[in-house]
Amino acid sequence: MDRELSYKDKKVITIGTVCELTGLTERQIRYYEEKKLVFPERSKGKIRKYSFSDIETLIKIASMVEEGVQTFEIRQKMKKQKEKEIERKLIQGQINAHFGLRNGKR
Amino acid sequence: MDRELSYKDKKVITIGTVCELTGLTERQIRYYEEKKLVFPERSKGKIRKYSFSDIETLIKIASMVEEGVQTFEIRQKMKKQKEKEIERKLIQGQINAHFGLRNGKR
DNA sequence: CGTGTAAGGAATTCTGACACG
DNA sequence: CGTGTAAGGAATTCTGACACG
Repeated sequence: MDRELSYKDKKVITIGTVCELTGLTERQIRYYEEKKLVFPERSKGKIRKYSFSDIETLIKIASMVEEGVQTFEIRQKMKKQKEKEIERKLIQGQINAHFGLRNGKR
Repeated sequence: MDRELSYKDKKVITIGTVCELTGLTERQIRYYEEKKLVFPERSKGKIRKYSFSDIETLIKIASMVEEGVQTFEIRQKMKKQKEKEIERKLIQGQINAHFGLRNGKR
């Protein structure tokens, strides 16, 4: 159904690698999780696993924090962002339904 | 130049996760490396890092081994496979050059 | 509020080797 | 040949806390 894109959202990267890719410290990354800005999965041993998507999110968060935006506000913005996304998909779904399409991807 | 595809080839996955995704044991994965079938990168501490692309390769290798194909033969096949790929890209490059295109991606 | 750090433990990974077949 | 395993060490990650501001 989505061969290529699945890579982007698969949670397979450990925190050390995320640090390298984002330039952030473990402390920062864990803190942003505490503030509900990122949601890594955990593998048996409680090890955090991130996706490439998470990494992009973290980079955005970091630049906002640098600009002085508080994590609380960032969380609000991300929530709104997500709501818009949902609505967009909903509408797209209705359009597709109208034209008898299944799986409106691509 | 290639935003999406870069994920597939980025070496960021540790061996434990590769085991989960492929169903192979660490022993098998390291052995296939010894036999020059996969080429993980190493992060500072000598930890192996694999890409999603490597994972796909490993799955193919595993099924061939199960069929009784020896790693030596698999290596040969992969080498031929790679040569064909190079030739294909070469030809494509010439075609693109002929039409004045830069970067024949997509 | 956001981040650094030392602390101690648990989980992960590594290498080289012996074993079986 | 391909893979399992026990062995000991090194690197990674985790949590909870104290600190600064």
